Amino acid sequence: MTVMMMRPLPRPVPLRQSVYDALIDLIVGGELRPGQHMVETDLARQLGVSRQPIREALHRMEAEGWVDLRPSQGAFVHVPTDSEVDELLDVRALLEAETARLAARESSPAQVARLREISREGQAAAAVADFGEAVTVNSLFHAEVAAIGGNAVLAELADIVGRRVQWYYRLVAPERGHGSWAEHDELIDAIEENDADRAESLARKHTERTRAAYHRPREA
Amino acid sequence: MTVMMMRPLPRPVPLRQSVYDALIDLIVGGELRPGQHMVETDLARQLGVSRQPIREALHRMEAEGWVDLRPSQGAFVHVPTDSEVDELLDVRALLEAETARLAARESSPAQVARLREISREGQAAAAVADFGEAVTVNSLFHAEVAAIGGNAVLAELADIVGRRVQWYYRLVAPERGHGSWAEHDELIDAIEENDADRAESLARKHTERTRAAYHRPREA
DNA sequence: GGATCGCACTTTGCATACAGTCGCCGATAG
DNA sequence: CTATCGGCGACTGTATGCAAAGTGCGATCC
Repeated sequence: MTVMMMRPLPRPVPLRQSVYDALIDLIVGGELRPGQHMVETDLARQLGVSRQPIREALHRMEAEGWVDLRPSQGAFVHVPTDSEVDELLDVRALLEAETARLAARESSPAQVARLREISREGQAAAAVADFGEAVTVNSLFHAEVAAIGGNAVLAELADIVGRRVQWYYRLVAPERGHGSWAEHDELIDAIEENDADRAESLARKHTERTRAAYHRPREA
Repeated sequence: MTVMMMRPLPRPVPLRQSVYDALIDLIVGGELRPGQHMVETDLARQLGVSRQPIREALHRMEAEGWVDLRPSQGAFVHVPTDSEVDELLDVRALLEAETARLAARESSPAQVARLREISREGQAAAAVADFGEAVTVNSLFHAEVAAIGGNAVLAELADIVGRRVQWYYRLVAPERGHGSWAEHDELIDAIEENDADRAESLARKHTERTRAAYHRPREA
């Protein structure tokens, strides 16, 4: 066989992975509410699998902060406290700022073009009020910025934290798709001009704006 | 029953937790080398449990970057690449810097006293070349600094990242207990004086020193 | 002799079974 | 009527069983 460029074959996705994705969707989508008891048997029946993959997904979800596992009591959807939300937002500000900074230092024109394309898709989704799609594209945007930065460890952490922020945000503002694409475009500009300081500053402002939006309803 | 202050009872520790701890020790201690195939049945037999708790521990370890789980092939001890080590060190610098900064802003005299006590223990352990104890105390020190900062989310992330750094470091310098307690004392001084900027700077320098130590042997 | 195919063994992935624990609810005594 | 105790039901924690996927080795053909 001659040596040639091939992409690795798509291997069969383990059930636990599908279960993990499904459960996250249920939580982010609001079907599973904070504090709710997640009974393994019920989940298994509803998803049409055995308890085993359910348990494996739950354990991973615990490590990432989605559920709390009380010994011999099972899994409960994590209940975010106000202070925890603030702490998480601080962490996200930190990670996103560094992410943006690195992206600004490393960006190539092709990568910037890709960001602009994603931004267009996001604006399109927001225009037709397709909130689910908007969230997906938003995650994609941040993932792409992180990828440009070139630090995979940082990118993974930012992704995990970002998704939890996304969830907490939707808990208090279910209707909004979290699409502040004007801010994203500013960030792209800074990245294009390799202005690391401005990119970092914009990323911080972006998270602070999320914080303000989060606290607004409760202060009313 | 009258209402009074009680700490929650220590519930029975699930086997998976003990297995998790044991496996981490095996990896950090070097008994399990990077790339090595971890066969569930073997581990189960050696630890005297069934495969189930083993699997659950392995899944959590994958989420935290200790092992790679290849579908239908099993768990392999993660093989850190040079670039990944650098990335991880960047992340640690980021997290520890913020941790130190927060601690400097929040510190009380009692907390500072606790830090000094830990530092003394660490120096004592280093003096008698008790490397295992030194590593434990070192983790305790960083955990305490993080706790003073008051951001639990950040503290947990810093802990996970810190332990992986610890592991990578020992891979190239098995003999050293990683005890640069003079630097720690400087950091304590900065925290005591509530000098956030200096605390942050010292934390960064500390990580950079780890990086230098990591790269030294291979450059020789 | 070298490459290829096929088979057997190993190991995982998922399902099921069993036992221990916890919490709830009703019964009972004060 | 309230508080406590005991039993019952439900759920988790752990173990085992079974089928499928993968890997490596040896036989076979060129």
